Amino acid sequence: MAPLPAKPAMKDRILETADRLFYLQGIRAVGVDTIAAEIGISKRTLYNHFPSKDALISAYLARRFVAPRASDKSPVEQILGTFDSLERRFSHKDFRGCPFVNAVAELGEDRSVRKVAVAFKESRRLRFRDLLVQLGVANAEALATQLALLVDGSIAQDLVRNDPAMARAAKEAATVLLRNAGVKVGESSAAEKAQRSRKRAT
Amino acid sequence: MAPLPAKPAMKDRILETADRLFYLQGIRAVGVDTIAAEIGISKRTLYNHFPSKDALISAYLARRFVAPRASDKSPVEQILGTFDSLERRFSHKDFRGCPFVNAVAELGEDRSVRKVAVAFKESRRLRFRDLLVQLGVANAEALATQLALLVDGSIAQDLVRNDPAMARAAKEAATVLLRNAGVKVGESSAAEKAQRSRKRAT
DNA sequence: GCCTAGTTACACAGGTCTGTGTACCCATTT
DNA sequence: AAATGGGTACACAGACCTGTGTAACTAGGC
Repeated sequence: MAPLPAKPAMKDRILETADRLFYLQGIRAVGVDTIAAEIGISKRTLYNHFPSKDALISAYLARRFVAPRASDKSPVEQILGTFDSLERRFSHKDFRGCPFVNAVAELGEDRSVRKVAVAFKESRRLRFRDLLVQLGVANAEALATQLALLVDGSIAQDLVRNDPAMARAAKEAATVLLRNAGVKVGESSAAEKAQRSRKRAT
Repeated sequence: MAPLPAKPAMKDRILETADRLFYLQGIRAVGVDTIAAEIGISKRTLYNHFPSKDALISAYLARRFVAPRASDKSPVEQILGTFDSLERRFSHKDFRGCPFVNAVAELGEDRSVRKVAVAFKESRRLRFRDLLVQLGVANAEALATQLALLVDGSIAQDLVRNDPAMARAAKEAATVLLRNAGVKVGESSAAEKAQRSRKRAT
């Protein structure tokens, strides 16, 4: 008996809707009734697929934890491209910060939530670290942490300010940090050029 | 008729308690009953001092918005001292991130909350900018934004990781950015020295 | 035609939340 | 002694929340 092929549509629909509402309005702010009503199903059906709201929350966070796909671009392009991609996401009106940080902020001391949030942050830091190692940077660990700080800083700032320029500011800071670590970075923006000429003049 | 001199104790007690519980457990997670019970007063008394929970939330955020006090230290010490002070706060077990970011995260599209959060973030950025101007840094605006990113990034990272070292990482990144802008920074830590010697070797 | 699995409608239990209404108490002032 | 202001005790309205129980419906596979 092949495991029913086209059947798990409902569970996905529930999860997709929960994801959207949790992320946009907050986890505590969205009730299961609201999710069911949004899809047009009965609350009973929802509870037939997820045993509790907690299970739905866990599935939501697990779904947000997507592993970064491999890329054929150069390590430097991948690192700086992270900030370009952030800027695009900031410009989207539905961007509301990091779902993991938000979940920790509103669910407080919940152990499992914190655990997945830490795992997510660490996975991004490790991706930076690996790229830096490829570039031959000596202290890749410390620099990767600093790049991760810039990512989360720009996300937090955009969450309150709704200003995609925060991603560009982070990218410029990241460029300075990379150059300081001996990485050759091409494609310098006007702002960066101004910064460097200023430095020469000093 | 002098306005009752020693009387506003109760209102302050309510606000102090609300502040503590809101910050530690989240605003939505704490009910007015809980706050009243914690102080040992009746819920009626609480509502005699604040017309609604929303008013209490506003007062909580206003109370957190403390203007930075003047300092006699040098601008560089003030800027880098920000990160030392962050590290101390991270080490305290009751640190739970930035109250404004957390409030925006859990209250979502609330206009007034977003407004005060933006004002707070901007006030810190302007403080950095003024200090950088005192240092004669040319592009103080952009650098101040970058320093603010490091602050918020380390706060977000510590919120999920509970790792005060995030503040030190931010400080090292800030040091690099300052030096890159032509600022003379003394007192270099071991990590920074290593970073510079590595750079020379490249 | 029949069986089964998924879905539905709907009521309800039991809890929490914000906010109000009411009557009383007690201390200080006048 | 009387009045006033602040606090207390307590019930309650009305909303919303999570989660369950139950009986009926419906579509596809046999």
